Amino acid sequence: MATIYQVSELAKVSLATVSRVMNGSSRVSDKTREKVQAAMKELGYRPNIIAQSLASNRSLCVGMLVSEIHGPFFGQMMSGVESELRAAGKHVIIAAGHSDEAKEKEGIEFLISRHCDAIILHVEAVSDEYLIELSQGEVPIILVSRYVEQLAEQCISLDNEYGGYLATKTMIEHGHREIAYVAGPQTKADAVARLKGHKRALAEHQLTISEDLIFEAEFKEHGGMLALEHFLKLNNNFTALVCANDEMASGAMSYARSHGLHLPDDLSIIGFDNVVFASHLYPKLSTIENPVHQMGQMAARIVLQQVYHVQQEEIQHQFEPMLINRDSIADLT
Amino acid sequence: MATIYQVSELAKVSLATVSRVMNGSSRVSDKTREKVQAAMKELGYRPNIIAQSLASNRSLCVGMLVSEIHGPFFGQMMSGVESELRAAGKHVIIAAGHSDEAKEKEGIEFLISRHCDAIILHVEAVSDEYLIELSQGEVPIILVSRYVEQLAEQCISLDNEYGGYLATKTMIEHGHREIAYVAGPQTKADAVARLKGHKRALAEHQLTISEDLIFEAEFKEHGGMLALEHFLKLNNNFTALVCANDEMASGAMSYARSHGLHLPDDLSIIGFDNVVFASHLYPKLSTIENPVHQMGQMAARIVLQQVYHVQQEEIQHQFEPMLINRDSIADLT
DNA sequence: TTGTAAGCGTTATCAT
DNA sequence: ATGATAACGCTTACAA
Repeated sequence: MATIYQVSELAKVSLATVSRVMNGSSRVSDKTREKVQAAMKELGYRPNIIAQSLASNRSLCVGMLVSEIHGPFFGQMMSGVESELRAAGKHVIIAAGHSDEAKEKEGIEFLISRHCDAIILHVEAVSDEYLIELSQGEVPIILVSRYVEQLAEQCISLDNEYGGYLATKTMIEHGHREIAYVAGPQTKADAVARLKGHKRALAEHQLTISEDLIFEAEFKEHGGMLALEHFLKLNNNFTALVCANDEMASGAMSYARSHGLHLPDDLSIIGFDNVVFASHLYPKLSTIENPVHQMGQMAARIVLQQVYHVQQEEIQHQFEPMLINRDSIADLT
Repeated sequence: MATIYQVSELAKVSLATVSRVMNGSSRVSDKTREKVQAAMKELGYRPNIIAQSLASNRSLCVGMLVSEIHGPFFGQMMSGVESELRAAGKHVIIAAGHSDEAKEKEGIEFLISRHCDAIILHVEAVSDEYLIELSQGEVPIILVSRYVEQLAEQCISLDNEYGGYLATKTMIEHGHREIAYVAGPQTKADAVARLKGHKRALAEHQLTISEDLIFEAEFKEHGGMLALEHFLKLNNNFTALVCANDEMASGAMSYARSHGLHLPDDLSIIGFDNVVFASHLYPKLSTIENPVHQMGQMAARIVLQQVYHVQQEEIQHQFEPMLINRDSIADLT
């Protein structure tokens, strides 16, 4: 592999000059630039990124920590980050945090030890205080799908409250009045906000908020099954079920079917996130789109802007959920 | 950040000695080792991985190219690679190839330019010749889910022929005799092998192989729909449909239902891959497990063994598919 | 067993 | 505009 030194010899200039034409920073006369470029081409010169990193103290790489590397949600996010960053010549190192505080911290440490120029984080277990302290450190962090007030400029989040509102409002507009709600763990900010939106939609339409029609469960298939079992036992005459995510919705659908309910005629269901399998379900699940891919892209752009000083057009910190209407809601009007 | 130099000062030894205790390679007396370790702890010393890379000409990182970063299939694979490698202190750089020859090559170039110590590849568009040539180069490559004879030691693959055989044999054992088969694009080796297995199962059970019961389509939902439409038009009395992957199976299920077929009573369906959403479908899809996660892990182990010389127990190059029996096959016996 | 010193391939600060 | 030259933080012969 040719080095900068060999290029400088062939072009009969100094190392410094070659470095200059590479970075395009300082001014170099057109003649010398051409000489150098010719020499580079002739030698098939490719800069050694590691040497660059050592000398410049920038690794040209950004770390990304997600809860799980598999899973539709994170896939979309990583995909958004990677495409944007690679187009800019940076590379991304991935690590998993497994929604566990110790593992998340360990993952972050790992990424820092790799000298990432920035770290994009999707963390669930770690506290706001930890993140604030982390942000004081050397390496810039960007938070995806999480809002920490003191770190607003570093956050990209979804308006979960509006999403929850939208889901329930959709049911109401389809003529539903008795609406059961499967909430996610109220320890998670997203879950809390979505539930809040649900209640706002109810209130806005003068519907009473009954605690008997709210059930808290894990963001998993099983959670949806438990919830529907619970509601069915209470024997409320609900016609619609709003689920705080698609997995729960899928679980509820299985459970409903195995208990003789015809979907969507006997029960309308809506999910949240619009993960890939939502459209594979039967009936195809109506849901609230969570634009994770775009949020990943935006995280990458913020890094480009803030860390690499590449001007970006329209940085957006908050994203709006959107209704995806498929076949799981019966129209009662 | 403390450097090796400061550690050496504090411990009153030379740089070289500090380096030695870090790498644990050459012999160092217990006393000095302890002195050095104490100094490292006191200074909170963390080696600079970039400097290590430059000096040792190893980056301690491995590249991974997948077709798409999202998608259940690749998620599982990356997840397997990451967990195994991080446990060994290496990090992984991801890149997407988008099943396009130019983009795959570009991705590989990118990874090479990043000085990866090895590259794990899931490529679809690039030719065997290209891969063979690539393998002559500086950086070792591992191929996942692809078999190239000349590169056998670098390949990890699934016995797709057996998988196809297993799928059809399962249908036969459930009493089906008229079995339609939706094949993947016969330009892809996996698709060819799976179809071959299907035919073998038929032959072994003295069933005739009718070309009217074979349809080639894209590995997508839509492909499954087209296939079923085709078969239905021909009006064969088939009772079972074997699909070369789960997405096709999902499409076929949608189509079947929208044409009044009751599943699985009117039509039994089996898929291939066992992606996440297979268990979310209705009826839950019986399918052939494709152990991508394990294959990813194994790829990582091969790298650990061949590149980093960390002894691994049982390296396995070929994986066996397995039947996952759920609810989409009716028993005719 | 330990130390000395020459790289590794750049960037960046000075001069010129 | 260009050139010397000192970092950057570590590994690794080679010596001692």
